[in-house]
Amino acid sequence: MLVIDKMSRKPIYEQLTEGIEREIVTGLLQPLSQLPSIRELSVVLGVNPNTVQKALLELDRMGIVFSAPGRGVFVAEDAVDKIRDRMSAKIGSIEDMAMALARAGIDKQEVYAAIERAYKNLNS
Amino acid sequence: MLVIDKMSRKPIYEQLTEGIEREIVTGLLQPLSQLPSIRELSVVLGVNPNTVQKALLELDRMGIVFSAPGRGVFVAEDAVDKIRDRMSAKIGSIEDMAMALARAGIDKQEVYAAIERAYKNLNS
DNA sequence: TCAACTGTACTACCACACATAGTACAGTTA
DNA sequence: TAACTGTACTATGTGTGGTAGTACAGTTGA
Repeated sequence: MLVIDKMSRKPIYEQLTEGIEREIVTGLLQPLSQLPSIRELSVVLGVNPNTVQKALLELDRMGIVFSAPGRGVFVAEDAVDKIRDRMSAKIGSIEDMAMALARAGIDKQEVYAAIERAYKNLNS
Repeated sequence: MLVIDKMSRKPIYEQLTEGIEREIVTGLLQPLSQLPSIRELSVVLGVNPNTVQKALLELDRMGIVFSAPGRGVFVAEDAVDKIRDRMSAKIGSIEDMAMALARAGIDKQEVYAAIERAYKNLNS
């Protein structure tokens, strides 16, 4: 389930976008399916409706969801592809972090082990 | 050289700590050597002295530098070890990012390639 | 001794991002 | 028509980051 950590240094609206993306990519939210309403989400998650709206607006701009005024918000048909593309672009961040570790003299095997654990955890 | 990007979403004082850590770990700043004074750094980098002080205070707390009031700020003798330890702890972040990529269906080989590039760039 | 440096410690202020609260309005649907 | 939906505001509070300025005490070298 989607959980919000209000103490995190990461903004709530960003936790929301990432959480919804995660639910889409894991199949919990199917393409063309309807999301809970903004007001409902705000109650369930314990955050302000405006904050939820901000997150959904962001996802809308990215083409991951689309909203039908009066009806609701729905998962875009090609949402998974869009998310995958955005994720691919983030590989640069991993490269940057790995470079910092490399400079510090951290053994490459330690990094490989982390990647391995990540891809192993996928099956749980 | 140490460069500050005022447009970055990463705070200046954090760019500073990371930048100084990088110079230490690459040997540009030797253990027990003296750093430029706070006032000098603030002029050279074009940031407020208070911001520089904040960064150095942080590094001091971490035992990476030590300050001698009236004399200056110096690189700790075991600074490199301290930095290495802190870096090791950050492997969890890489693991988290890799897990997000894994969920999105990004091929493991792409991540490995990024790590490989990072460790290869070290030799330049 | 003294001037010129060093770090340290404040206060005050401004800007911005994030989040909340509340209200209002228009479209959709049963 | 009532009860939903998204959308669009204004206003407010809070915390973080950054800047500006001042003051003080320790150190050093001429």
